[in-house]
Amino acid sequence: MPSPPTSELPVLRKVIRSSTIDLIADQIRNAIYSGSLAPGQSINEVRTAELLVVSRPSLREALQRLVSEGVMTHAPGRGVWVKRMTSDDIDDVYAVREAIEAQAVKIVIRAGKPIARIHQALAKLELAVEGNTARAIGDADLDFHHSIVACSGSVRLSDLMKVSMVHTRLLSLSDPRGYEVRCDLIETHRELNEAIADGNEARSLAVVGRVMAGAAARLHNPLTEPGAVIVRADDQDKLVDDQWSQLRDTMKA
Amino acid sequence: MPSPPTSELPVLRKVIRSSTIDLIADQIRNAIYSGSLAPGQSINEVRTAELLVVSRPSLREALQRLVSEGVMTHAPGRGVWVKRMTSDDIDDVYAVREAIEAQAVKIVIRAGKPIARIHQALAKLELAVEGNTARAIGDADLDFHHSIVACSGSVRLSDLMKVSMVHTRLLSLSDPRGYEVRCDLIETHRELNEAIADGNEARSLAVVGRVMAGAAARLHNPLTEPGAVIVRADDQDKLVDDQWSQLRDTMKA
DNA sequence: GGATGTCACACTGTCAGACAACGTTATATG
DNA sequence: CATATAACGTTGTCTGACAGTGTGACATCC
Repeated sequence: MPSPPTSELPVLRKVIRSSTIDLIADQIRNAIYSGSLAPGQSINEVRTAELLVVSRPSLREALQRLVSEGVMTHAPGRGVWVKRMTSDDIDDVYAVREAIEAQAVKIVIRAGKPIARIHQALAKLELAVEGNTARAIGDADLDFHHSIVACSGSVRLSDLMKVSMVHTRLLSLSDPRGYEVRCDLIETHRELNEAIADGNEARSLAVVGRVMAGAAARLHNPLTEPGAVIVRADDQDKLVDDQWSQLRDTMKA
Repeated sequence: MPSPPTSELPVLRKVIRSSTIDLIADQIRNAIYSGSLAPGQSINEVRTAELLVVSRPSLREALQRLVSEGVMTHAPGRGVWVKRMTSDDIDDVYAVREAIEAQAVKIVIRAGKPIARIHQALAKLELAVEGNTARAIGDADLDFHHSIVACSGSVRLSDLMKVSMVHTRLLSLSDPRGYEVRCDLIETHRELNEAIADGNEARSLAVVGRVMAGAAARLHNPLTEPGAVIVRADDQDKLVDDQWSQLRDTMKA
């Protein structure tokens, strides 16, 4: 639908055709993020290609993108599979996330960037926590963190954050104990939101550090933590997006 | 040659065969880093493939890696070319670098990691500055920064640093005024080295911030800065590595 | 029985060739 | 001179092919 008429001439925005490879990579990345493609799951090139209705070369090009994002692993002769995270990866991923988010917070505060988007993300997170569905909470959590980085206005930080989100998700999904989320995360997030709104850099950075350390600790040692309300994702958390579940079945064979 | 006998049994290290795509990507990345492939230079797939003696599909797969690293740009129908940085990219790249290096510094200091490698890198930098060759100084500069991140022990931070190094180099090479380096950078680097050795986190972070801000400012406005000793890279700075210069000629045609 | 060897199958790695769609440049046309 | 047209070079994508490699089942051997 056309936007309402204004006094200005309609602004023509640059047309961006995304390449097929982008689209393929997005599909697979989404499938991973949503859990349809589990860590360790290997990609059968022929079957996957015909499932996506692209040729094998196109698929392979897309897979290379994901490999360099660190979302998939490649070994010559054995092909490509969804990266399976180990405990070694936990601190590493969160070190990167702290780097990104701390820097984003600094930029947002020092440059006085608008932060409406962060508030919105927090609101959605609060809503998700009500819903009590692990996956939804996880999504909203990561979206909240991404909103901070997005507000910084740095495209590179934002891009890095996007892949770090997938990495984070892979950490959870690689955990043999299953995907789980702590409900009390909402308090820290409120605090972070508040600290940013106050322009309190030191406090914001401290909270970021605390959030990261907490998340890493929880993954290292999830159940011994006292007083943590835990929402565990069970099978009722539906992951059925389109053909991908069927793809997973096909690939099991 | 077999290593000298020790009291221990010889340790068998995992064999890592790097894939062809890795090798191709490395070649091109190096060519860019060394300046043989200039920003804006487009890649002719057929010619480049036969120069590297690989097939077009293999080359294309490797190019996708570089695209997702942000080192090359892709537009459907127009192929792939070396990313040309603009002034908008300057702050963005340095924001990422500050994020990475600040985090690395924190880890190094807090975990008390060994920092011999940083000292070595500093020594090499001092040597390079003597030599007064812009490219050598630039290399040593970036190596010094990378050494810090390497000491952190985080593979992800280190990987990110590697691509940020190429980005940084691309910033310089994209500058129409030509590649140049300030000689007085050595003092700040000594200071950083010292602050890290002292385990002084606050000071280290401050220096990192200052270095980044300074570098960005210099790129924004290189010649108006007073009192700066400048080494300008001229044609005597040889960039001739193997076939790549010839490749560049071929691609001009 | 556990380790080792053998074989067949499935898949990846890599390539050549092909062709349509697209971009770009040179040329013609009004 | 601006605009259409034609010609050429390149990319995007696909098919088909085949050798090299990984994998699992099965046979064998101490």
